[in-house]
Amino acid sequence: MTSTSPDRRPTLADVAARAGVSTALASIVMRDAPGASTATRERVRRAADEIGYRPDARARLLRSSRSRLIGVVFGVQHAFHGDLLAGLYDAAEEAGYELALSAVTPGRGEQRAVESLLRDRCEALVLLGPSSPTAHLADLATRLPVVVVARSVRSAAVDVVRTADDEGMHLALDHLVALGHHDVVHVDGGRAPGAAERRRGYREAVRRHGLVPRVLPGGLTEDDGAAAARTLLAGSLPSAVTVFNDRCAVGLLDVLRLAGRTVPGDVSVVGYDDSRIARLSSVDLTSVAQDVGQLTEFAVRRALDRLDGVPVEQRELVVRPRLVVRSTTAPPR
Amino acid sequence: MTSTSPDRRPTLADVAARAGVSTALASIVMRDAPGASTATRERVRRAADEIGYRPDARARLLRSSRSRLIGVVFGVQHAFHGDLLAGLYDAAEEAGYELALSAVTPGRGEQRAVESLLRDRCEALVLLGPSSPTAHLADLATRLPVVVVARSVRSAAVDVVRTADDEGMHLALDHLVALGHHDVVHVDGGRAPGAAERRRGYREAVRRHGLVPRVLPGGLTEDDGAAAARTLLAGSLPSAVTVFNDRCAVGLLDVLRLAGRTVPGDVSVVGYDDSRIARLSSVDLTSVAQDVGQLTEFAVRRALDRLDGVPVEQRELVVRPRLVVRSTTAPPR
DNA sequence: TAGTCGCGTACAAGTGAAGGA
DNA sequence: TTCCTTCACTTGTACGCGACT
Repeated sequence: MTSTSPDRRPTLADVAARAGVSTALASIVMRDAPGASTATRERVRRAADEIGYRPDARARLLRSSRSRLIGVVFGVQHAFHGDLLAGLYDAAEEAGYELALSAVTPGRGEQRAVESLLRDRCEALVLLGPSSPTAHLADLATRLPVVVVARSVRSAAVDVVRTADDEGMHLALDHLVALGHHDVVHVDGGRAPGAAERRRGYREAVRRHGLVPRVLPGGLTEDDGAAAARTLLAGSLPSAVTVFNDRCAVGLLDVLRLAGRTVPGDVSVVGYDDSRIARLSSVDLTSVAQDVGQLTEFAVRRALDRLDGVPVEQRELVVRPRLVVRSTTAPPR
Repeated sequence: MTSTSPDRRPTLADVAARAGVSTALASIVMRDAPGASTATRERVRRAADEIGYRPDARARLLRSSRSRLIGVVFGVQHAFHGDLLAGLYDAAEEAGYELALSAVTPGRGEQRAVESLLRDRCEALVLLGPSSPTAHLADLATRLPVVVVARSVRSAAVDVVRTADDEGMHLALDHLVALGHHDVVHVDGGRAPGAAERRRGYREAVRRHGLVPRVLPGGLTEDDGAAAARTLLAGSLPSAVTVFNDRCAVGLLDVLRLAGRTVPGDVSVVGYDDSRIARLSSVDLTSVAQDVGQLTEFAVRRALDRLDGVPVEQRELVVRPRLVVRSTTAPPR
């Protein structure tokens, strides 16, 4: 025997032998199915504990046609995905499902991540902010239910659960305009999931208030925000800025402050996501919050509805955002 | 047939039937094993493509005694774990292994995360900065090889791959002293993984330079750093500060700058992790870098060595850090 | 005559060794 | 030797059935 591996991992048969029962009965006990006496249950359980038996998830799932497994593809870079994962675990557990995770990394594309989940026999897939082309997603959806979270997809094949990003921008603009701002620039997220909706929402809201939209290229990282800030400083500084997300907003804040501008004194700033960083006392960023609990709950429920063949009227579930006002917004001076 | 689920997922038998061969031969083709003619391979592959066959990972692993699966427990909150995951995927792939991920969330403890991996028949476990008590880890290690990353564990049972955090602090102090600093405060990480080593390294290095150590309670978040900065501002400001990690350092920087102190003019600051945030142009924080590539490569290699029964001389693999000097450190004035 | 409890055994979807042409 | 098939086997689940109260 090597230093670590005991001869063999104990199986149900070992438990059964030790308890002096058949494997079938041991199986019944292990999964709390009806059909065993209390005394036997006791005995089998003790035997299992003694030899450190753990049911083999694979063998178990192999036999039963349902895996009760939901595959989740997430990006290791995105802090927000971490929050979503937490919510998904809760929602899945509630429904008696497990999660199979597969990460997208710089060296491992979405395709690969999905492939591995398919081999794992997941019943449904939840994709967090996927970047695959719509056709790909639609193709995938012919195999199994696919729920896309935090990105909108123009396809009748996949379900989408997302935040009403346009409404989020409306909230931001309404807030700024109510404070008295007339010159609000939007720092864009480019092709990031949700960026198009936020941009559109910004444009709509600005026009609705009779103002002139002005969109600056940005991105999803602090550096993108920093670059946008430099652009702003080089030209005419608006009285307020809405930013694609919090990370980008933080980079923008940093550069503005280093340049001697005060926030919200000289400029008001609104972020998006209400991420942990926005809540920091030293950042304290006004931000549009996505309802993680609803997003994840809906995503899981929708996946299960599809599996159960429950008729679904609308393919897209849109969760309402809310504005969290903190100290980076104030009336212009 | 319901809207989504086709009658049944295609199996190897379906492929074999369609290609007119035995399942065993189809199996050979699907896993690129020797023993099939090119023509047959072609035919089987086409059949598989046509019916959209995907091998069932569970059945496959059930049959072969080895799962070629490494379980990884990570925290959804830790950005650094994301980097590690990316490295682990690469290292595992290199070795012909797959990763099974299990996340620790606010609602899902380490125990649960580990349990699910055990049921998945992982051959070894890699735990990223685990918080379980040592006894727990040791107990786990009696079942299968356990490699702890980024935390040191006082147990002969588990392997550890970590950065030489004490050396990292030596590098930081050497750098600061070389710049001419004599009064360096350390903002501590409390009970976070690695905090004790960093604190110790700081104390050693300070004494070695004939200076007086001064440790301030801190933590791992920006807020903790902000609080520490306020403490510093309320008392006597040192000429330099070393901080447990970058996040904490950023919080500290923010508060110092908001209070009108310049960095590195009034105070030099050194962070730890060389995280993305440290590299931001607007932060540009001098920081101790952990070598993610080495950490992850070593972690996987060590796990596999254990599995293969390769004799291992030292239980702890310590990776050397390096100091990345940026613009938050300068000679005192 | 019912129930309850427990057993034998046919699977699930693959793999690998032995053997035939 | 090459290519292919047959058959035993992995772990656990589910069904039909018999044996007891």
